[in-house]
Amino acid sequence: MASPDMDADARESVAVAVQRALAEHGYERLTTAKIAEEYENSEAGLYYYFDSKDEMIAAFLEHAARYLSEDLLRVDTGDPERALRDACEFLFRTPEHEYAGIAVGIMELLSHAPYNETLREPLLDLETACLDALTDIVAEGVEQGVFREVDPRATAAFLLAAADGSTGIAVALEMDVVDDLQRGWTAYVDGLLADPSG
Amino acid sequence: MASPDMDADARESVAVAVQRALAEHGYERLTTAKIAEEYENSEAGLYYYFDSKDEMIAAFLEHAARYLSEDLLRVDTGDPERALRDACEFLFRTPEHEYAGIAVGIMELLSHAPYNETLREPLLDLETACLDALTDIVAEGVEQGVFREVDPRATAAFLLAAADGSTGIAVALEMDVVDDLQRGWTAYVDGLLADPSG
DNA sequence: GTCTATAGCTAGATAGAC
DNA sequence: GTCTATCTAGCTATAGAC
Repeated sequence: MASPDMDADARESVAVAVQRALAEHGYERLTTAKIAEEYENSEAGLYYYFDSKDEMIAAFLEHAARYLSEDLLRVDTGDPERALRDACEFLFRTPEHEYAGIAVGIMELLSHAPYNETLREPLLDLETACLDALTDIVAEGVEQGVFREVDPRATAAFLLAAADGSTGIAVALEMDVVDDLQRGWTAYVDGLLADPSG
Repeated sequence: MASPDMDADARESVAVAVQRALAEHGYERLTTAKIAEEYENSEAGLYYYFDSKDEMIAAFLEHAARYLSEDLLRVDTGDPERALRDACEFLFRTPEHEYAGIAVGIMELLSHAPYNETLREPLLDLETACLDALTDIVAEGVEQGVFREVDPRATAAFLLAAADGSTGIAVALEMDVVDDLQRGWTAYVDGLLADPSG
């Protein structure tokens, strides 16, 4: 293996192909043929780097986890309130959101986790990354006295659950609740403030 | 058609068969053969009452919507706080809950809604039934002065999203966040009270 | 490393006997 | 109405040429 990086690059481009195919067709209709359509090479070529379809999906999940934790949930420790509102703006996705299709795909995979050993761990890693990032933001806010003395982990878990659920009802189902949800989480974050007049 | 009720009964028992098979295998691995395993008759027999597998699933969703709105989210107008806590106890299911497997199945179907025309409407009806029931409870509480002057629909939408999302986080992944979620929604409901000492 | 071709399987749905 | 048998399509994964 002269260049392990070439393999890593190839696996990365398969992960992106899975992402595109998943956003377009959904997990239940995701086939290796559809992944290959979004890939530069043929369907058989996928199996040079992966032993199974599930491993290709796992590679996508690891890719998504990196994207989420590295780029989108970085804590601005200087301003926990701003950081939490920014995180909510991102996590409570609207159907127009660039990332919306991917979020629905992840949700579909998540709901299939009980029946799929291969995907369970990468999914756990992804959700844990989000939960930890939110917990850090809330904990920092409590420490600085910006937020009330709430339980950071309970607060983060409740917010993450609400965000995940909003993907299902507002994005996947296109239920007319986008404005209601926005008022809902805004009021929730307002209620966390130590000084409500703030 | 001498007896339309017989047809209704047969369709109902298919709905129950779908429910059992869905809880056991998940949507992605749900087959008509597995539905038939939970059904009193053969696989071909399913097609006497339904034209397709999707229609069988739709029948299950209508069955679940009736169950939810008729039996489990009835408003006790005398005690909105109690009604809301009871609804939350049910909606934020723990993995041990009898209904947990069904909730995961519904979540899986929900996330596939963008790609499945047949299932979208029954899913919308189901979620709407939950949202309306929660909205009624909150509105009643505000009217009685038990809750603060919150926006009933925004509050209900936020709670429903959190409950839906908790299914994925807690049940599907079996993450160690069930207790965190419980504290999260309890604190949220506490925060709705007009008289926190209540 | 990447391809075409295809093996091997399983799914949803139907035919036709009873 | 319900059955057994089966058709057809589409899937994952592999074989073997290049």
